[in-house]
Amino acid sequence: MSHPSDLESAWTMEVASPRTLIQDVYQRLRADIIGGELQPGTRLRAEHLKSIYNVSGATMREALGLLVSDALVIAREQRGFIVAPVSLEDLADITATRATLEAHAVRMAIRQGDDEWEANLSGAFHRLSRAEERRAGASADDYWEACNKKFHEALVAGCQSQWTRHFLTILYRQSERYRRIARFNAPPDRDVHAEHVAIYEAAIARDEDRAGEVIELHINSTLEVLRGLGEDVLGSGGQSSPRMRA
Amino acid sequence: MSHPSDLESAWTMEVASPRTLIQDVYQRLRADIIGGELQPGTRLRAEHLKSIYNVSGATMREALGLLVSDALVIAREQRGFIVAPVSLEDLADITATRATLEAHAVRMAIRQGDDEWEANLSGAFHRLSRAEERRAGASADDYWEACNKKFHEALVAGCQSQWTRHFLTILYRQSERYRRIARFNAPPDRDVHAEHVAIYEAAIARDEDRAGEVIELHINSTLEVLRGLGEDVLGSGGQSSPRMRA
DNA sequence: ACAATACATAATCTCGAGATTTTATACAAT
DNA sequence: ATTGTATAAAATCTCGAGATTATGTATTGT
Repeated sequence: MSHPSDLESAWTMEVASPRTLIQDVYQRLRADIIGGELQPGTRLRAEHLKSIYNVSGATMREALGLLVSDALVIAREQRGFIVAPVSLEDLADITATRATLEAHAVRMAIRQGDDEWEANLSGAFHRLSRAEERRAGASADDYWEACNKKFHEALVAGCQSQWTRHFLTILYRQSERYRRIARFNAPPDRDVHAEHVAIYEAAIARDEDRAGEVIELHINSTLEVLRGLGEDVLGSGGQSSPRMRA
Repeated sequence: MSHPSDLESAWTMEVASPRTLIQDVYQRLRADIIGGELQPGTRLRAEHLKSIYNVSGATMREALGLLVSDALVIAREQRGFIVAPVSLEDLADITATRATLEAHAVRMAIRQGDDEWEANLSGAFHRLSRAEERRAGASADDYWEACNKKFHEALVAGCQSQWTRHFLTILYRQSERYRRIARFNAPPDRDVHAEHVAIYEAAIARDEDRAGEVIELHINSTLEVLRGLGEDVLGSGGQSSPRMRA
């Protein structure tokens, strides 16, 4: 599977390797959790992980503490860390919250976005379209996942609210994690590309209301697919929803 | 200034002292930042702070890392931590985002809230009303601040979305910090109590639309007051808005 | 056989010191 | 006087080990 070189560079730029070990371990650990290699509920013993990531125990602890903020890791006092459990209830919450927030962000972007926003969005849409016609009904691959992420980022990039974008980043990572855990190999019965086209066209036409509706439907429908598969597609990582820090 | 004993216990319950030093330092540091004792832009050197909080440097680092997730502290790679700077632009963002999210949450709570939600809300409203008639136009004190916080928490408690409540918690801390930094001593020209009454009545009457509108206006009007005072009421802690972790 | 207790093992939490990097100061040159 | 470099100082980042707490196992008693 060959990737265009321009995206290859964009990919490597995204993974700008940090200069501190803590940030490095933090990013690798985050990728491993989102990628599903570290399953929900897994105990994260610093003693064990320090030999895997080749760092000290204290460094591991700091990296794990950073992960707590993304709600990908739960810290239990005096009882170590675990990978945040998953549940259909939690996924429903993530999806609904993201749908509302992203629709709000897109409406803001349509009002506030300038020419460069449009240009960047157009590029991201084009790239995603190519990726979608290439895979042609096959299962979602990493390349499509990256393009999809960039498309959604480009959509809300015109939104001036840094806080809204911050929350959306967190929520997107969560939903991405669910998508990978559930091993979304079955090709979706709905036409995802058509939904993307509708979103893109509404955005370029500066139609706030339609864009908001369409993206809300788009995000919510991903939940329905998973819900139809049943609860058991999620690994047995405990069914309680993750708790936020007080 | 005497507090009712029932709230006194509620207050102490809220500050349940944790069993790990890191969590303890984390909470104290957070209170110091929100309380305005650590001003925006202040460099947080672990070497200096460890003697103040009586812990080791590594423990300080971990506590500081936890603060990053709340966007109260900014971590600059290899250059230590600083207290997140403030700006009118950032405050406007916080306020607008919170207004939207809390209005959404209240609408959800009105749909989903049960009897216990109503009862708890009624109690919180009663307590806040007493606090407001007692201070009678005087400046906001810590007790009123606590009651106000509890009222808003009770409002959205009926909302089933943990994620929405989580984000609201973060945003409320931020706005509380701004309120204290600006030393909101001038008595507000508007009738805050009347706004709370309107919110409460709409919630109890299960009027989604009106509750949403009213609370959005309520939150946004706090921004207008600060905006009228001008930018200089914010301490000189740098004017750039805080950056979220990538 | 089951429950409760006591012990042994393992993991977490915390610390103080060493290695790197940044920042401030002094000096020299144009 | 200003710019640039080199040195010195300070702070951050990282580590390995000790102290405290939780977990698993064996033992004892009913």
